[in-house]
Amino acid sequence: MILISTRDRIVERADTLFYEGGFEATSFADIAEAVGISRGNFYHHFRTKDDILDAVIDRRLERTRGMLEGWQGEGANPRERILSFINMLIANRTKIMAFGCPVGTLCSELAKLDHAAHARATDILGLFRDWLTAQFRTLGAGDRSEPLALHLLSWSQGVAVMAAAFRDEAFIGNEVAGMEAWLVSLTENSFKTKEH
Amino acid sequence: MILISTRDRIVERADTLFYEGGFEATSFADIAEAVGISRGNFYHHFRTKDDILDAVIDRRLERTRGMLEGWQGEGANPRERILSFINMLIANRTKIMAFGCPVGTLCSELAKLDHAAHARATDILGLFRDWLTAQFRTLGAGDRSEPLALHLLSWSQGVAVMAAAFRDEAFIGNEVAGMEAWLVSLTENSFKTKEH
DNA sequence: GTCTATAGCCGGATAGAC
DNA sequence: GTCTATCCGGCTATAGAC
Repeated sequence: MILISTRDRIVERADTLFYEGGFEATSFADIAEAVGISRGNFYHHFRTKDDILDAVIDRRLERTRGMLEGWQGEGANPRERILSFINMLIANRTKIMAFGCPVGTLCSELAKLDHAAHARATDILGLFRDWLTAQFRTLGAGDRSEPLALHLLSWSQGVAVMAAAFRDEAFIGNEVAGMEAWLVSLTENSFKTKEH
Repeated sequence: MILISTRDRIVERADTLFYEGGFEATSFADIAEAVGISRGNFYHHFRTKDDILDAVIDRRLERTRGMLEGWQGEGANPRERILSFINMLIANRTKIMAFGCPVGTLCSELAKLDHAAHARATDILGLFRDWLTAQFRTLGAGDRSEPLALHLLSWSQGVAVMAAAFRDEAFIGNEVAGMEAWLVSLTENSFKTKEH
């Protein structure tokens, strides 16, 4: 039997609720109810709502690192690893069509709230950027590695926003196919051309 | 002297506040203070916060139609008109880096709130989609017109999300250059290839 | 049309018993 | 560690005077 600490359960449920309902709109009562504890007990684990947000971002940073390490081990080459990234859009399409990208939407919300945690939420995107940059560098993209990484990350963010707006699954499929074709064209051209 | 009704001033200020602070986080008091009226007076014009949101979306729909008509008149050809769309990212870059895209972020927020106005907010994106589709069709893109329109709209949404996260102006410039090159490659190939 | 005053609720946060 | 009870403030919304 696995015992999960109340603190961890709070962070786990808060993570989900922040994703599905937004940070601002999620109340202590919502989280307490989801965890199954009283509101008062809450403050034994976290002093403020911002502390929970910090813990949620920590959790996401940790899980993102784990996921990237997993892709690193599974993929035989950088192209396959990048495909693992792209495939996230397909694997998570149902939730993305309902709530968008967990990271992108959090960054957008925290930007508007002018929240101190905005920079740390952006660090999660930074993990993807750096990992993708490393993949493109291994592919031989040289100085273009980071712009290419940012472009693909940006592309996926756009697809997530549009998917949550139009709720169009076929659109996601089209764009993912476009990403894969783009990746093929990059490797075929061996990064000799400047445009994609 | 131009007289603007209190109602219009409420909608105008609410539009700005919803953009810069988010719908949920903006209170009646915030709007009343921005307009310079009392909270009580508010309910003479709008019964609920959702009514204000509806009016704000109406305003955005109207202004978007006006903007698209303007581009239609200014641009000598569809390529130039599409460039007007792309140029929005440059013209509004300061606000986009601070708050993201007004439409994309509103759709994302309303999706999480499971708000009834989500579909109408998406209609604003739909105006861009349909207008861009018409431009690509005039360019001779045929059946690919709508996918191309959705792709460009999606691309711009991704850039807005990333710009608001990383606050990187150079990134916006790179992506806009990429969009322009993509548009050139499309017209040069006269839509004979399937990939971009 | 605009105001003040206020109802009623819910938010985050605290104190203290067990 | 968990609970109940509670405070305070801000929120939406209403009533009614001017």
